[in-house]
Amino acid sequence: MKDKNTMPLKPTESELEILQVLWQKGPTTVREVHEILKATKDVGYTTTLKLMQIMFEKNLVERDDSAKTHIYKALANKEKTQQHLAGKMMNALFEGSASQLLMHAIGNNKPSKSEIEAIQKLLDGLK
Amino acid sequence: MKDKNTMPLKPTESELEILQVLWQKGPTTVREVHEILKATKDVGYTTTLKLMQIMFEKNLVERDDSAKTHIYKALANKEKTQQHLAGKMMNALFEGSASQLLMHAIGNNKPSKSEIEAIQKLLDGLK
DNA sequence: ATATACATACGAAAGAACTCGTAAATTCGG
DNA sequence: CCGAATTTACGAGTTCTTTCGTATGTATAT
Repeated sequence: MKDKNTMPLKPTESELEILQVLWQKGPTTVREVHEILKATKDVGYTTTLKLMQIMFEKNLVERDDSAKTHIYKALANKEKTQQHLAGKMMNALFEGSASQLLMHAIGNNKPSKSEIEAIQKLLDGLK
Repeated sequence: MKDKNTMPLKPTESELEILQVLWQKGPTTVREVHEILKATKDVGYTTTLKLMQIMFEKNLVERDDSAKTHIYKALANKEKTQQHLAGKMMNALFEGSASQLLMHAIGNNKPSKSEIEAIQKLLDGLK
């Protein structure tokens, strides 16, 4: 009983940007997503629309088109996608060294005290 | 006195694969890089060659063409590239949460004891 | 010198990702 | 109801990435 069609993964760069908005805001309209993207990027409305339509075809998102203005919702599982990318980075760039990855990740902005404690707790659990 | 041309960054997917080989093995030939890629990917020799030539034009690598068989060497700074990608992931996917990133990164293969200790040492330094 | 083997150069095409214009449908204020 | 505004649909172009075939050069062994 295989399921070949409903497991997304491997969003492109732009798709990832859109997913991030959807993950953060929950189900939203193209317009809203676009407004947010526009703050960073210089891009036209129909471009965002088209992208999201493609994502729909790819099953990266689902949508409610019962109303005129469609509502999009991320389908790509956030955790899975994160894990996929993080794991890939680990192996590809850091030869499996979690400490190296962490070091680079926090290179710029150091984590808060509570962040540090969270990590330590995590490590204790592993030992 | 700006330097607009010599700071690479933003290798493509395939370019990153090649960089990884170069980082790992140090200066090498196209043939060697290709043999390694071939183990994973199905790709022709001239494809790898072309890619590396393009990378040369982009200043991602340098090469010694004094001999017939050219020797390529990564120019893209490993640390910078890593930092760039790790930082991007942090912000993009994990909302700046280092612990989340770490959690996902080690989701599959847990780190060794010494790895854990290395991380803990790192955290102590931060506190 | 010639054949063989392996290198590079390069053009061109296939593919993927992104972009946007235009048209058609729908909604809403007046 | 009419027109302006907003939305989706969709085709088609552009650019970037990846692919490889073919030509050509060069070293080497016999």
